Formats: sequence, C-alpha cells, structure tokens
Amino acid sequence: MEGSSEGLRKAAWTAVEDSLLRQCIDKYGEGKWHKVPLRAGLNRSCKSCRERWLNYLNPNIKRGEFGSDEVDLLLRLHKLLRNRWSLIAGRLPGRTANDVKNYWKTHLGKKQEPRFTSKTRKRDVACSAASQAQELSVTKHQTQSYNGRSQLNGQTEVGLFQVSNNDEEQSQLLNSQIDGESMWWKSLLEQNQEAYTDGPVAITDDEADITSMESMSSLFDVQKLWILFNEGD
DNA sequence: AAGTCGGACAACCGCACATTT
DNA sequence: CAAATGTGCGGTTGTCCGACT
Repeated sequence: MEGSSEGLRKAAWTAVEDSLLRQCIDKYGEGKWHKVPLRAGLNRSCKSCRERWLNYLNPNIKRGEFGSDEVDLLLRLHKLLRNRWSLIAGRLPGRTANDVKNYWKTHLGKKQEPRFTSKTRKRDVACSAASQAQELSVTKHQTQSYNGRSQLNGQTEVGLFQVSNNDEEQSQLLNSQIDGESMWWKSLLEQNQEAYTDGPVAITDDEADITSMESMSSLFDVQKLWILFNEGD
C-alpha cells in the first residue's frame, strides 16, 4: 500500500505542485488519495498529497499564532487526551493535528513533560502514551469515519458521526452530532473527575472572558465545554 | 561579516486499523 | 476468512530562518 517510493519527489512542495494539487481537489474533491498523484500529475506519493492538503492547503485551516483561548483549551485537552493530536485538533477549529503537535512540542511540551529522552525507543513511547490514554477509558467518536466506528487501543467503539448526501438530513445530523459531542465530553469528564482535582493548568486572563470564545467557529458548544471543564476543577 | 545555535514548522516514516476484493 | 489496499495517526527528521556570538 505504501507503495514504492522510488523516484517519488520528497523535497519541499513548490508553488506549482500546490497549484496542481489544489486544482485536483477542486475538481475531484477530497478522498481517493491513491488517485490524486495521477490525476494531479504529481510525482508524489498519495500520502504526501493527502498530508499537504490536510496540513497546509485546505482552505479551512487557520494559520498564524494560537490565541490564548486556544492554548488554554489545548492544555486542558492534552491533559485529558494525552498525545491524541487528531482528537485535540478536532476540538480546535481550523487547527490540524500536525499544527497542534508542533505547537505543543515547541511551545508547551518542554514545560509540561520532560518525561522522555531522545534515546527513548519509539515503540516504548507509543506504548507509554497508549497506556496513559488507556487509563482514560473513554468512548470517543470518530470524526472522519464513514462507518462511525473507531479503535482505541484495540477497543472497538461506536461512533456518533454519520454522513448524508441530503442537505436537510445533514443539518439534522449535525444537530444530533453536536448533542452527541456534548454527551461525549460530559461522559469523558464524568469518568475522569480526578484528572481535574489538581486544578486548571496555566489559566490565562482570557479564562474569564468567555465572550472571546464565542468568536470561535466551532462544531460544538464551547461555552458548555468550558462549564463542564470548570465543574471538574 | 561569518559561523553556530536553536526554535519553528513542513514533510516523511512506520505502524495500526478499516475497508475492499 | 485472508490478503490486499486505502487511510489516518503519532513520532521523528530535515530544513529554513532569525538570534546570538
């Protein structure tokens, strides 16, 4: 599946390549990544194309500095979810897992957990992170899956998200999904009350300024989330 | 002005899981 | 049911660039 990488370009993406990829996505839409290099006329692996789109070219991506509200949310989410960057990114509108991961490592990680040395073996780190995540026996939903199922540490979980081609149906689904999202968070928080007993981390001035959060175009109700967070403190 | 160091971020890699054949 | 294929994720690496000496 990974395919032969022989002859495939691996250097930084050029403006021309970006343009070709954009045109291809515009024309055919996202997905079917294995066809993208051929369709776009790119000498890149399908994975490379997917990453470039998801991490950089996608117009929904918010670029620039993380706001203090985002940082605060990130700190809290990381405390809950550990290194499950895609889940964290899913709660930070416009931010990608790669963004979140990089930001954490460069800005926050050093302060938070000097736990692993560079000598730590990759598998060990993964297992450690996984076991920590397992401590939080959480039922999460799958944000991008069509079948609404996902796996967490080998545990199959039932998801909340569904997909529809019908607009009206989609809007109804979205509403129910947002409800589901709140339920998911509530469940998460209820199961992990202890995680908060040591109080909030690096609370900023913006904490009290809930209104600043309202400007975030979020898929879920941020205020409810804040309330749930704060209930646990 | 040149060399180096370190931070930031884009991109790659390997693996796991889901889906299809 | 097994193998092949496609996709997503987290960790790591490479490169760029500004700060510092």
